[in-house]
Amino acid sequence: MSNAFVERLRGYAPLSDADVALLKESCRTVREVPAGHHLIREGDPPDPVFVMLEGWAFGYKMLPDGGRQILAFLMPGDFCDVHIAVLKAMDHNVVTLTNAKIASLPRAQMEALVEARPTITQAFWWSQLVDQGVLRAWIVSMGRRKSEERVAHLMCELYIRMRNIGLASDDQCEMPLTQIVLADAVGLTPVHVNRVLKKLRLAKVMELNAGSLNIIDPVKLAQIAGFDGNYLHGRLQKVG
Amino acid sequence: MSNAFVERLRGYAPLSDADVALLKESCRTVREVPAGHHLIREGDPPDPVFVMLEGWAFGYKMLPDGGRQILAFLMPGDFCDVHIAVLKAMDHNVVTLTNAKIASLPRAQMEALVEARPTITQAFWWSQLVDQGVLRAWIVSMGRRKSEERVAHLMCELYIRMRNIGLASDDQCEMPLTQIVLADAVGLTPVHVNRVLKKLRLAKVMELNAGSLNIIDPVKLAQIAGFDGNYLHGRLQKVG
DNA sequence: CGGCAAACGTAACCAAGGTTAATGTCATGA
DNA sequence: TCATGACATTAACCTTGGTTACGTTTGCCG
Repeated sequence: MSNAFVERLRGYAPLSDADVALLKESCRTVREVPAGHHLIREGDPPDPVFVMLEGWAFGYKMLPDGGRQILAFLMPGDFCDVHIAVLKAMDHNVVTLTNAKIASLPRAQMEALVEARPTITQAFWWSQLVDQGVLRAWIVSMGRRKSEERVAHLMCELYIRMRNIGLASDDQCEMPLTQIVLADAVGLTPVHVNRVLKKLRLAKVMELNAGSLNIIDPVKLAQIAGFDGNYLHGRLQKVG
Repeated sequence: MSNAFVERLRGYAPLSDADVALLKESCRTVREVPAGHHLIREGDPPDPVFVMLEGWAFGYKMLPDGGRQILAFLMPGDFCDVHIAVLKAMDHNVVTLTNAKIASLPRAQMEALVEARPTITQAFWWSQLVDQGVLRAWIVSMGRRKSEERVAHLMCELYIRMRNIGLASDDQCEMPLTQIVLADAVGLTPVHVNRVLKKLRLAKVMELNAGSLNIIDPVKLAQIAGFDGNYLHGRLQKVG
C-alpha cells in the first residue's frame, strides 16, 4: 500500500526501512471526508497533525469585511500544518476542496517520532522549508506580478506539484478549482479571473475546465508566469 | 552579555541553563557589517546559518523585469534563514538595512545542536512556525488589503515585533525604512507609498520620519490595518 | 562652501482591475 | 419535467494605484 505522505518525505531525507515502517504505522488513523469539510478552524486548539493522503484541500483566512484569502493548496502527501502542538490556537482555516482521505497523527506520536528519529525530523524540517518557499513565491506573485502572470504562475506551481507526486500527465492534470476559489487564491475578483482565463485560452496557452487543467503551450505559460520551479526544491527528486 | 537570539528562543521553549550556555557558545562568531551588505545571495550554497544580533536586514527576490519584492524584515534575534543546509541553493537574497551584528552558526554546529538538544530543536521549530505565520499574514495583506490598510498593517507588525524585543517605547520605535524599501515590501510604488503616508499623517494616525515610526493614534492604526497580533504568537510572552 | 546623490514630495494623466448586474449553462433533486 | 442553485461569462462603468516628470530637501564629501 503506497502512502503519498511517506513518499513525499522519502524525497526529502534518506529514510531507513524502519523509519518508513514507523511513519506508515503512525498514520494508520485515516478518515474519509467529503468536499467542503473543515479540518481546522481558526481558534481550534491544535491537536492532531493532519496529513493529506488523497484529494485536495486549502488553507485560508477570512477578513472582517468578508473577504477570503487562500494561503495554500494542499495535495496528497502534504502536511496540513506541522504545528506539533506548539501554538496555542490555529490562526487559519483548512477545508477540503474534494473528497479526501486524511491521516491524523496525534500530538504525542509526532513528538515521539521527532524525539526518536533524527532522519524523520530532518524530513519534516525539509518539508517545512519547501512549504515556506511556496509561501514566499506567493508573496512575490501577489506583490509584483499582474493578473495574467499571477494566474499563470499558480497554474505552473500546481501542475509541477501534481507532476512531482505522479498525478499529472504530460500536458494536463486534475485541478479542482472554481474561478471563485482561484480568485481568492491570487487576490483578484472572480470576474477578473474569468477575463484572464479567457485571454489565456484565446492565446492558446492553457485551459481550465471542469476541474482539470490543460496546458497547450507549456513554454509560453512558463514564460508568462516568469516561472522558475527551483523553489519547489526536493520535490523534484522523487520523480526520477 | 545579553543575546537577542537566545532571548528570542527562550520565549519559545523552556531552555535549560545548559541549553542557553550552549547556544551562546554557538554564536560566538560575530561579524559587524555595514548597511547594504549582502549576507546571502540567490544561488549561494547555504552554509552557515546567520542570526541577527543587532540591526535590521531584509530578504528579497528580484524579478526578471527588475522589480524587487521584499519577503521579510529581520530584526535582532531573528534567524536569517534556518535552512540547516538542507537546500541546494538559496532562493532569495538577504541584505542589511542598517549597520548590523551578525552571528554565524556553521552547519555542523546547527546539526549538533539539533541532534543533542530536543528543547533547542523545539525552539527552532517554533521560531519557524512564527515566521511562517508572518509570511501568511503578508499574503493576506497583499491579496486582500488596499494600500492604506497594507501599510498600516506592516507598521503594526514591525512595531509589535520591536516591542516584543524591548526596542520600542509606548508610541514609537526605530524603523529604518525608506519609502522605496517600504514600497517593495507592500507591493506598491514609492509614489503611492508617499501618498499613503501623507494620508496617514494628515489623519493623525502615524508618522514615518527619518528612520523612526511615530504612532499617534494606535487604536485607529490597528483598526485601519485590521490588525490582530495573534499570529506573532509566542513572541509576546517575552515581554512579561 | 559648493556640488552631488539619495530620498522625499507632488501633480497630471493613464491603465489595470474592481463593481454591478444581467444572462447563460449545467447538474441536482422534488 | 421544472425549479433551484452554483458556477461561468460578459458588458458598462468606476476606482485604485501606476507612470512620468519634475522640484525640494538633506546629508555627504571634496
